[in-house]
Amino acid sequence: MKGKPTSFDIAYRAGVSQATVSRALRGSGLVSAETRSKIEAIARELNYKVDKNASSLRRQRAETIALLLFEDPTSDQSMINPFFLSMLGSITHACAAEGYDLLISFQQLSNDWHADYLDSHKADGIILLGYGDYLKSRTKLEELAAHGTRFVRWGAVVEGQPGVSIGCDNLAGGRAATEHLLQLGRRNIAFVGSASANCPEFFDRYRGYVAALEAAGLEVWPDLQVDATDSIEHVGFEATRHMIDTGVKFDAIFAASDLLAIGAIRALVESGRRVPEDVAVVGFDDIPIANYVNPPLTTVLQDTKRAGELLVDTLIKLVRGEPIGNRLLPAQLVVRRSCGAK
Amino acid sequence: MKGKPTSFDIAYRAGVSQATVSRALRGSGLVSAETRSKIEAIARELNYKVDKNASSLRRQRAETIALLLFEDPTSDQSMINPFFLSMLGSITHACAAEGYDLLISFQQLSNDWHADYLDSHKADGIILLGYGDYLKSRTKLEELAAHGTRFVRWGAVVEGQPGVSIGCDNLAGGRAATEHLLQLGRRNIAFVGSASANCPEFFDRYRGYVAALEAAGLEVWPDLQVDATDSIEHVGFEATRHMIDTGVKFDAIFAASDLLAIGAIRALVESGRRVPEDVAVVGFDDIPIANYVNPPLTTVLQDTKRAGELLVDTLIKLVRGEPIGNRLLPAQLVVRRSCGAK
DNA sequence: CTGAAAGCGCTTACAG
DNA sequence: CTGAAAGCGCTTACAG
Repeated sequence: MKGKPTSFDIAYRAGVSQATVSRALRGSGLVSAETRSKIEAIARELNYKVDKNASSLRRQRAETIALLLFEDPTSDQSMINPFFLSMLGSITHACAAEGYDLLISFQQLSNDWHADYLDSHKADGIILLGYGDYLKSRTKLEELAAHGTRFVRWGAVVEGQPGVSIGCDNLAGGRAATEHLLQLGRRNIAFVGSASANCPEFFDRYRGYVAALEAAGLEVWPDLQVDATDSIEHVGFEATRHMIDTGVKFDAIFAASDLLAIGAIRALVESGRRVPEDVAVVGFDDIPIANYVNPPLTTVLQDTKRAGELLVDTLIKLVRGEPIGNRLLPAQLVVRRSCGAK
Repeated sequence: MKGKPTSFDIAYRAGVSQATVSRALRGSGLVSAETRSKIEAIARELNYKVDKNASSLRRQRAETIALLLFEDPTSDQSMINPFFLSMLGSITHACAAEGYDLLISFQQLSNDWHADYLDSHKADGIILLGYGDYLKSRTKLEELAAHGTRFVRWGAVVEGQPGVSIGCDNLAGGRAATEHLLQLGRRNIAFVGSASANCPEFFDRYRGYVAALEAAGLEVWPDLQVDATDSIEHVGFEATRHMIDTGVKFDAIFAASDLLAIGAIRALVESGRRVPEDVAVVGFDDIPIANYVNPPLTTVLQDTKRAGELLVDTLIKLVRGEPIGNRLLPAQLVVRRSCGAK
């Protein structure tokens, strides 16, 4: 026997038909215990593994999930948002736990490799990560849904969206972050991040911010909201510089992401303000870096482990045709030193 | 036509045989330009994609690479070493550029899923990441090599190792880091990291450290080397605490990784020493966090982008049967503030 | 519980 | 340059 053994080799040695080998190895009930264990022993001995291509071709399912990470072509591709990276870790674990293989790829919105993964039967379903800008992605998502593609995306959970979405409770998270600042006595709280429906996740965080201010009887000043659509440190830096330059008065910043918050802190420090004494800062995401910056960043934790599990679980249900809908994960405030709490 | 179109559907519409469709779509020269463009147009129109399973089964190659990340089962699995994460990013890009799909999975050394990927024809070759402890992994690597498995690993490049390895010039990097500290006037430089052949990467960095000291005419004190085999912050913290507790005199630390260095800094600060005034610190890797800690960490950059490309390129050559050997990437000192250089 | 047979959707040597 | 045919290695309905 040259090359990799096939089910025929096992069958020959076991003195049974190839069909029986296939049944035994797939765990079919239609095989006697004796035959099964003989076959299993021989398979182990010969180091036999079922050919995935043949099996997938015949069964018309790949037992594989594709994870597509969308990256902004304009930004430096070497720096992937750490938040997605940790999501990737948990998705990988969750897939393994479910017995699915995981294919990963970076994509640009402009390409249409999405369908490629399913049309070519490489994967049974797709997980979409990094679709921040809803305006740009909406058409794509609608195409996918119309095309019958099975996919789940991580992002804002909004009514009437195409496909199934899983996201974190950005509204509650934004509210908790803002309330924390209010409790610490801050009154002029700025929001660094987009406040438009184009970026639904940021927008929900903004709405949480507004809700907290209003509940405290404070006014929402337009000057205290600075646009920042991309979660990149540099953008947070520029946005904060802009506020400083225009002379807006503020004693706290709620940034829509940790990377934005880190840029904000740098801008503050460079302009001679102390964090948290002069300006308190809260971020969002709780990326690993948040715990190491100076001062350690108070932020809102998105549970990436749970998120990965939910994403995989939902997609598998979708693939199996089980009914499943959007899901929302709780957001949790993590208090560190950038706000000056105790 | 119900379901996904096949090459027969295309053939029917184009009025040619299915074989011709296959040739045209694979870019064979044995098709007239006219026929080819007609077929391509129809394929595009029907959204046809070659079935990867059928194609791989027939061609006996998956055009897929498996990336296996080894993680320590004892450590918290949620925190993957950021260095490997950025490697993962560059490997993903490199695979896409070469037209290969990328399968990823975390593995524990104890399992034998390695061969699984090849025996089941899921992938044509394997990239191994995270094999720090050579003692534990050696047997496995030898099995793989004996089994004819095509694989490349990232790690120390040592003569007589099974398989092909790609790594960074740890010796030169360790030397550069130590020389930098010497130039800044430090004389009692500690090494935090393993100095044993079990961890060949750390060992090479240690040898670079020794070489620099000896070139400067300094003695190598055993007290100034503290074992730390895992690249985890906590381990660096404990190792440094140990040195402080035992009263060893030192004015600089060269840590074998950034995570160790970060733990070292925390231990120093907690014991009331200033970094860099009292103790200068250099790390190794240049993970993203390095630039954000306080003070920003001077470290040795491993070019993960280049590394990913090389890993993929080498593996593909291996799969194609082209001759290829180990390769070494340069290490580059990145000066930040943790050493006090202007 | 087992076997013979069909077929998943391609690729490619062979013949023309 | 094109077609008919074999075959990659499985899974599963069908018959017993």
